[in-house]
Amino acid sequence: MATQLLATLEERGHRSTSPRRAVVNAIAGQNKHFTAEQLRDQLPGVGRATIYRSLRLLVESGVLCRVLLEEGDLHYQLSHRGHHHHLLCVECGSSQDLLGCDIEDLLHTVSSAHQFQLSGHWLEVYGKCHDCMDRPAVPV
Amino acid sequence: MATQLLATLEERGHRSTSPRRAVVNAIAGQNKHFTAEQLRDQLPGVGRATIYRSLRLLVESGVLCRVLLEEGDLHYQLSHRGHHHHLLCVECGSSQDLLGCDIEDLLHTVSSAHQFQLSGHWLEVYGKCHDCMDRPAVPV
DNA sequence: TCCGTTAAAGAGACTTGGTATCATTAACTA
DNA sequence: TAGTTAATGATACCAAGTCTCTTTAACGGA
Repeated sequence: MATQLLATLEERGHRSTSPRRAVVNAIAGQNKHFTAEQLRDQLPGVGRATIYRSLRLLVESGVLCRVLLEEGDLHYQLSHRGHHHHLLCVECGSSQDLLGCDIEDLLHTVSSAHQFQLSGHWLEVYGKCHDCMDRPAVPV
Repeated sequence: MATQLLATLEERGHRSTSPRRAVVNAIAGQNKHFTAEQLRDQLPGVGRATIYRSLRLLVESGVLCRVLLEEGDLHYQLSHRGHHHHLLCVECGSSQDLLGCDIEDLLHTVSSAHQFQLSGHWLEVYGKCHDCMDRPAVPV
């Protein structure tokens, strides 16, 4: 996984440096969405600017995407390339990708009814994943 | 409009103070989504904290809602109460509300296919409004 | 219509999340 | 293996928003 990410960066002409490898490894080991600050805690040896720069690079390369939490916070997570959406579990923070975005058609219909020329959309879906449905709510 | 907003606040037990009236008036005069800072520029006489407090109050009261721009910035705008989405014009910044959220059904189907128990979603739609379709793109 | 209670305001320090600058370091390539 | 240049890290800066605390003023009751 980490190797794949690095390869993507190299394809785009970016050097494989050791701080960058550290960031990419940390990201590859992440099983849910995360923030830049969480990454910073895991990588005390890597400069703050480097972490933000790497994140931006990975987002631009399409291997990392931003997810919007219900409260409006932006997190990051590994991404399928191309257009997709997330099923975000509000209990455990895990997320599943929703490939094949079927809502396009619906949106086109609705938009033209409003004389609106559709160019893009952002959708996040919140709920409980299979594992958390079976489990009683975690006490806070 | 402004009077309605104030009435809503009073119903909820909040006092009608003059800074608050100023904020509410400024919001009522807004024809597109806006940021807290834009409001601040319009209301140099009102303290920063007061503006943020008023915005929060109005969001909690459901008369103001947050909209997410394509780049990830959060803006505010007057809201129909209840669940709805926005058609946001990327040219002029205007927005239309999309009442009757037909995507619910679709999301339910997709979610259960993923063994996911839906609890909410966030959708923003971007494009060009009717007026901007007729107009050539505004040079930046 | 005045008074007391208490919500709200304002000033400004602080926090969070991120960017810009710039001298130094280390990847790559000729 | 040396030179070029991208990348790093330290740090200053910035933007958006919250917290604290003292002062002000709404407004309900006498």
